[in-house]
Amino acid sequence: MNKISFTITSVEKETGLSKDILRMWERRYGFPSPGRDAAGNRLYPADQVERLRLIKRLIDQGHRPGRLMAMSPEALQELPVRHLQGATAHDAATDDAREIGDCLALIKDHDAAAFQQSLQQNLVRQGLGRFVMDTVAPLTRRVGEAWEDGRFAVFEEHLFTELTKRVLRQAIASLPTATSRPRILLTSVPDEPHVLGLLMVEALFALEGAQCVPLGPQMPLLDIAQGAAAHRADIVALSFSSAFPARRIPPALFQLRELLPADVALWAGGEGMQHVAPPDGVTRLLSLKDGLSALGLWTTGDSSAKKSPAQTGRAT
Amino acid sequence: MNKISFTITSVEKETGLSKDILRMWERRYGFPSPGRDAAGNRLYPADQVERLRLIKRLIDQGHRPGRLMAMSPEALQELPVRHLQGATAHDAATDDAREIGDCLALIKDHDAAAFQQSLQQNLVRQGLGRFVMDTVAPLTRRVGEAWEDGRFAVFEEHLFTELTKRVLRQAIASLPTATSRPRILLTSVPDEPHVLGLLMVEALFALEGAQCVPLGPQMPLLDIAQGAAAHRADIVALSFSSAFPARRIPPALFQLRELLPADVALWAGGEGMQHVAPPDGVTRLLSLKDGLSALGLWTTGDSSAKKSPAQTGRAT
DNA sequence: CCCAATTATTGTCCTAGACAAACATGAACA
DNA sequence: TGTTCATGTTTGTCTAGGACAATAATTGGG
Repeated sequence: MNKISFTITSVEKETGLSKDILRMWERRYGFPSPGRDAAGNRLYPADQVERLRLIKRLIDQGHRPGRLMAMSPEALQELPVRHLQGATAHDAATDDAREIGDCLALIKDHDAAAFQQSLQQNLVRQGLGRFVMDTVAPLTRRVGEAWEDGRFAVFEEHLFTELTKRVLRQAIASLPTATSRPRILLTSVPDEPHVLGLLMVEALFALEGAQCVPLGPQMPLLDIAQGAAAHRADIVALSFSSAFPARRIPPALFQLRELLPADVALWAGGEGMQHVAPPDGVTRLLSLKDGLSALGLWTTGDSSAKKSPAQTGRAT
Repeated sequence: MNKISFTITSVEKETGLSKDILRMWERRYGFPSPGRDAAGNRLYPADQVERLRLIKRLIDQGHRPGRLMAMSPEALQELPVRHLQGATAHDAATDDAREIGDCLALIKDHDAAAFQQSLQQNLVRQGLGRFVMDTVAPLTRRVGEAWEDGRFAVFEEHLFTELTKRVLRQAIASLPTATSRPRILLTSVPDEPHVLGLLMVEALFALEGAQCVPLGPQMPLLDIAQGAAAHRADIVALSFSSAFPARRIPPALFQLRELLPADVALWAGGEGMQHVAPPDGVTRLLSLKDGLSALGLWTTGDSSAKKSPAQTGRAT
């Protein structure tokens, strides 16, 4: 028999649960109950790591740790899927919805080539703008839900993300290079690795002729500020996925707002911004359309408009 | 005056130094010396965070923490650049070397469009294979060095990576879709976000007609194993950059080797593998060429060859 | 039946000590 | 003079349990 075991650092990486939490759960609930090596360090058997991964997912769905720890592994499996407040209100039953279901099935079958081809077809059929709004956005949402429900594994979500990124990037690259204002710096904060949202707005902004500087995800705040200065950016646009803990968003935005010069606008969008109030001086983009109208406002109203578009926190 | 300050979690994200290390340095060396909020939690002023970022870079260059902590901020700035064992032996003075220097300058000028165009030109001129070997690989190495020397900021490295990724992915997408063996799963372990190396081998492997499944970086080991099974992969290929701590590579490879079925080959390459001995059953790819010959061996020798190519650890 | 005050739960931070691995230093030797 | 080995120092990571504030659940009053 294989007695594969993980150190506490590995378990942190495999599950996304911090060392502090792992030790505290052990202390308070008696689970996990790792063995020890010669030096007294924890060694987690593989099955406990799997159980922790499941528990993590259930917690993200809204279950409470205390209950979950007391339950047997079998009982955990049978727990009903529990949705968060975010209504799963699909405007389904349209033609698009069927297409999207088909795409999901292709990922589930691990048929990378067919999936990519299907995306490409949709792109050509709909054009980049509608492709982003009507195909990529709903697909991304559905994949997120499927992951929360445990119907998608991590590697399936990664594959979907990777392939979709490729199609979007290719489409963006084929657009003419813009040289006009505004110059928009696109990135995400540390601990936010999801990047599809950024690519979607980049596509839409680029279509409108804005000059986008894609910095990739996970930029330290100090580097975002440095980058904004170096590129003489007019706008810094951030994306927060629904997986990003909501309570950490406002402090992060506030801090970045302080680090940026006052004449650089700060826009924040993505699923994670849905139920969060933006701090003063930060514009919240509730949807992709919102992003487009904010961009419209910027180009028409220019500098004066920067201080009071619809969703911006009261300017001081 | 702005008295921006960071919590210990923010500093961890901004600098890449763990909370444990930050507290231990404070205890042992008296630096950093954060203030405290009402609850007694640490609050780091912005200038200390900057100093910590500098110290982190110098440590990665081979300096020792104890010395650095005792030095004044000014003295730190003037510290000479110190290179690791990895010889900076450029086969410079060739035509290519000049081209590469030009590309670097474009990034330094933050001229994204010109950089991307320059890459694209090189791609067309050289063809994908030579483009990867003679342009992307040396460019990536030079950028890594520039970052270590502090000549490149984080946001500059990110921009370079992002733009290069786009060009490579576009090129890969234009290749015909392969359906033949081997099927190769490409990814990296948690804490290894660098992905250019993977894209380079993907391009080369795809040129040879192998079927590549790009899962993106930072896959938990359990998910790599799951993904390999689901995709019925013949080979799992990992990439380790020079930034990845060398001592953590062998245990990671060993553990993944245990998690994978014996008939799935495990290949590991990248700058980080240069000075690391691969565990039994893991093939080390010292260069991109090495990767190609390993692939050649696999396709000719097939299953029997899997157990004993040149660089593989002794099979049991 | 709904809203406010109270109580329970939970995550994060804290201090401080132990220890093993990595590194440097110097001694012994070719 | 250069090289290898042994010893001592430096450094990172783990351990333990306690404190507290923020969040969620529950109770009581209108």
